[in-house]
Amino acid sequence: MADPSLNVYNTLTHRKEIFEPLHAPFVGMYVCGPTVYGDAHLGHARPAVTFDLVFRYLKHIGFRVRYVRNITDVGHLENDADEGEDKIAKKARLDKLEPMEVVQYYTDRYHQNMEQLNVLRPSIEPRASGHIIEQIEMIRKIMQAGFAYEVNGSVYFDVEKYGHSYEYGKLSGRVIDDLLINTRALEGQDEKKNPFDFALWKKAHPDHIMHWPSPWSIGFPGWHMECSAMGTKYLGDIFDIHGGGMDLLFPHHEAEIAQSTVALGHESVRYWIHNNMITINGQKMGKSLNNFITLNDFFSGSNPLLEKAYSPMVIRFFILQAHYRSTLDFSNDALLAAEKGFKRLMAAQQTLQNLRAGEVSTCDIKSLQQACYDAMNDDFNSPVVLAKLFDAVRIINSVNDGLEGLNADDLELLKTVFRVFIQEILGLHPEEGEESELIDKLVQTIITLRRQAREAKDFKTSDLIRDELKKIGIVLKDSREGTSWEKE
RNA sequence: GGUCUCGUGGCCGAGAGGCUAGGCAGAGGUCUGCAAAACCUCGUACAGCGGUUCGAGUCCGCUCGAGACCUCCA
Repeated sequence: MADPSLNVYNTLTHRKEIFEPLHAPFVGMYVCGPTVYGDAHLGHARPAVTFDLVFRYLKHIGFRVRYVRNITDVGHLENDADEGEDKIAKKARLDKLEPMEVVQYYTDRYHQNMEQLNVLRPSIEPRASGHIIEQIEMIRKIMQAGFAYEVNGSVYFDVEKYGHSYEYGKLSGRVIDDLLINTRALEGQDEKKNPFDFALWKKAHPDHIMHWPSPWSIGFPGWHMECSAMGTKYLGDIFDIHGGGMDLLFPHHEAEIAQSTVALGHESVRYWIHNNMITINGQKMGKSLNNFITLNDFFSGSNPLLEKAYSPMVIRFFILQAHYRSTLDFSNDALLAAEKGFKRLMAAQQTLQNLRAGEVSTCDIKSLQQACYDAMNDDFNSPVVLAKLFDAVRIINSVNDGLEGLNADDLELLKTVFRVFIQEILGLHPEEGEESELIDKLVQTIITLRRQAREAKDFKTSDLIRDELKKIGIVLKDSREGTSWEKE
């Protein structure tokens, strides 16, 4: 079993800490989910896969995890300074749809992508629009505490006042004085006392299609409110883990801390975990730079930047090959390499199932297993886990070639290690084989015919069979044990 | 401009004061009728310049370069 001490890098303290849940064996984890106004791109896959890994591992080592990942369907404005149109509302207007039609459409597509990536469903997936009452209630508390002010039906958080009693910027390492100097002067924020104050509630323009009644105006909640309200609603006033992309550190998560601190009298989150960005040509992949590639594009290959289609499992493998706190640079070559590596891993897993145990073991499977746990316990170091698994690949192939040996116990243990780490924890599985049982039988028959040709030294025929099969993407591999086949 | 992060061999990426990361690509070899696969061997990688140290990719300083956040962004 695992080394009990799981170490987690906490953004708040800037160091790795031993993870100790508030109410073991229960763990509460909240992760910022997508704003559903467009298809998910590769960048969206990073936090999804990262926290799926965290979720899976925590469960594996025995915790009972309640994983909350929200859907942002209101309140996320497309412009700066809390001005501009709501992202969902704009998309609805452009497409002549109800906002909730937009939300439903992209939520469904997001779910589909997540399923393709083998990302487990969270325990609860709350929507911002379904928690307006909770958000209003929290805003009311913030106002009662005296840290928010109303102007023309909109409510803003008073960051400067908050800064007198608490430390605004502690998560992102920002200082209010610097913010005062450096926050850009932007249009249309005359309502705010300070440019870095953020909206808790926005009065709706008359033509705004999404709005709800509140004590202050008919309007909608500010973006940061939803996570504070929904996180504490489902996980309690204090919960263990809050995750999200590094780009959400400021101001989103900083605002969350301020809101909770004031509304509840204390902070809510014990461990902040942030995944780094995926870059393309060294630059962050994102909507604003318009350099993003959607997941569906990857799966279909229909993007000029892609040389070919890449399967969801290859994308997942690619993401897991880097540590979640490092940037990960996308390129065709990198993906191609990932694809080859992934196939090698899966092929070895297949080989493992047919391996025969010997009398003695020449390899130390136990320490290999321990190394995998050590890596996971060291802040979810999936690339090191994969490196260890590739060591195992070499062992498997060597045993298969008769160069190494494994006794029955070690063989079982190795199978367990593969099942646990590859399937359960890393969430990798072989590609969905389109080849039916029928096709397999057909190919097996052809292989038999080829074997007969080879035995008769009729290499012309045997090569013809191999070449023709290769043309339709079926590769034959001869070994001492016989001939196997796989799709190219 | 402010705050912060990073710079590892052809590519992607771990690690981290003395102990092989790993994958992909490349070279040579074994096996095989041939090929593929597999296995074995190989490349004097740690941006540059100083410093600390018995010893530095790993710590400190400076220089150069890249990026993130400061505005919506996973």
